[in-house]
Amino acid sequence: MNDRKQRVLKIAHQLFIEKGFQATSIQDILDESGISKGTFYNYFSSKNELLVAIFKSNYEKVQKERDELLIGRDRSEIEIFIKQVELQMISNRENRFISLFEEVMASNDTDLKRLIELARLRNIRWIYERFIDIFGENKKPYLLDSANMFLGILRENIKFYQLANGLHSLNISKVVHYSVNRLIKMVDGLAESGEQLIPPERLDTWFPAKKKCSQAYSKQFHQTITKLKKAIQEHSEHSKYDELLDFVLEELLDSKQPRKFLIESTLASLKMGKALFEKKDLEELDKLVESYFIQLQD
Amino acid sequence: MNDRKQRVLKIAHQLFIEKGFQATSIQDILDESGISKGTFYNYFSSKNELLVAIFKSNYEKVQKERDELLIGRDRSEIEIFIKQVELQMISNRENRFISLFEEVMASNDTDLKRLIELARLRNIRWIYERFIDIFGENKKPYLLDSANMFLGILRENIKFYQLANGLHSLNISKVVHYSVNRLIKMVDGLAESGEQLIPPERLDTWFPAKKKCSQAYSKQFHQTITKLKKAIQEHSEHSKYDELLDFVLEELLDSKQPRKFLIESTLASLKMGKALFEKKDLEELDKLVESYFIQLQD
DNA sequence: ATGTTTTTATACAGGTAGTATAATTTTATG
DNA sequence: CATAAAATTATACTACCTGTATAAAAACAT
Repeated sequence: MNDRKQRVLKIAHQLFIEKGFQATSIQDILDESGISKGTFYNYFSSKNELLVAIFKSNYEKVQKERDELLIGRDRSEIEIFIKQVELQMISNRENRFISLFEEVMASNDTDLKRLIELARLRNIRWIYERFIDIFGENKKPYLLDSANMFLGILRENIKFYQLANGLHSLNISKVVHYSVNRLIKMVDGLAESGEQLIPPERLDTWFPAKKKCSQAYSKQFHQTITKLKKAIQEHSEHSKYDELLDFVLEELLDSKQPRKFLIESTLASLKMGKALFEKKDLEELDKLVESYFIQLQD
Repeated sequence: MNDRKQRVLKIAHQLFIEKGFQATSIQDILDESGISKGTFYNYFSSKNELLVAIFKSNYEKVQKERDELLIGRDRSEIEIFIKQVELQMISNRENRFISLFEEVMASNDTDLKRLIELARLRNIRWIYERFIDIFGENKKPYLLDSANMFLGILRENIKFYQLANGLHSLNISKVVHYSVNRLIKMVDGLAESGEQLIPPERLDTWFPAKKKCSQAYSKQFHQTITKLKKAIQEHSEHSKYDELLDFVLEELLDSKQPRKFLIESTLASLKMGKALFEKKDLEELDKLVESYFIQLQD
């Protein structure tokens, strides 16, 4: 993305944060960024598209930061999960994403609404999978409901806390800890009573690309790649390899048809730095990728 | 309110339900109801004012129905609370209030936003007070937090259930029961750990009219009036007396400066039907009103 | 230096909420 | 019934919005 375009994006985001999405007119953006209307519509096909661009650029950034917190840590440690949630909440607050989301959901742009809805679902799915890490496979039937209710509890607590103590005194860490403590009790209670509202299998209908067998692979990929990342995290060129590893993970798990040759070429690049990695980890990744593609053909 | 005006209100509400608030233009309302623009702005000073009128007329109706469910019942029975919540959820769904609320909160009308926020707070307060009935005074410190989180859980569960099973298959009763079961465990857990996010005293700063001592009275008024209502609920003229009793309750508890003489005159009217009531109940109400006004002067 | 792309300024179309006003109809009242 | 008052209508208008169209100017690339 063009530097100029990026600048417009940033200025528009700032205006949205200050005045809200609807209340910011395109003219405001033109005045503030000093471009003409023609240029604006050359960059973005509509005001909504601009908002999508803002969402996407931040979403990816936060998701990456959040996943990096897991490097070299035990996935079942709840404190890491708490840190990850805090990170997202802080980002939401800084970017005023929650109010912007709400504005969009109240609007009439179907595409935009679907995008937000999808992001919400992906977030629930991510929390659900983290809950499996934390609470164990045997609690699985209750963890999708728990993920959903956890988000509800967290959201209302943040809102209420802000209302009670003023907008700027929000102690995110306190609220997140409190909410997680409610969650833990809730999972216990659900396992006791066996009640279920929405079976986790429903996720498959929303994310058909993420098939059942893929979920097992997903965990193994994460583990292996985390091991590799950990091995090089102190190395001066680690960010280069991080990039390659992130790409492999994303292409494997998030695209409907992972491009096999592309992944193999990336793996080859990784082997350039094989002095840095444990040999067995690289081999493990190789084997995983191979069997993953075989499994995909069925 | 004028019949014609009422008709416009209804048609507009229907359009809002079908198309949403923003997507319904004033022209749509004019076309559908066959009035002219001049008349519209004679009735409502703006589109937002129209929405406020719609909210208010329904809000009062539902609140009344909800309180009537308590007549002749034990306030601590949780099944009554569940019925009350179901009633509100059904009304919200029929009137599409939740999406309309969200649209308003996303808009820039400060007054309208404050109105919705106040309604939300009043709802939380009502739930909090019902929780005191149900869980007992000793759980009080945790019940405001619980009320807030309960609303969050309920809301997310309803949304998620609709998403998973289709919009029209929503089994409200099932979702409410499920959510209430979560709540019960949560209150237990909170009492065990002693954690608190927002102390219930904070309610006093939001509703200064509702002083501490008033809260004790509130309960007593409710109890006595419920007893009176119960005594006449089979009588042919019960609705007339219901009206008088409702008025007394509202004037006492919801207005900042209850009109003493007006209440006394209403009590006198009630005594016209003293054959129907238990004498001691009427006397109890008299005494309560008297001491309430004395207390108000301090 | 020339051709291509980007940017600008400006006018325009079609939509919105709300105002203003004169003419007409309905309603209330003597 | 007649007349005054109030409510309603049709219509034109302001001011704003998003998004399109276009010709001229500027920036860039080969």
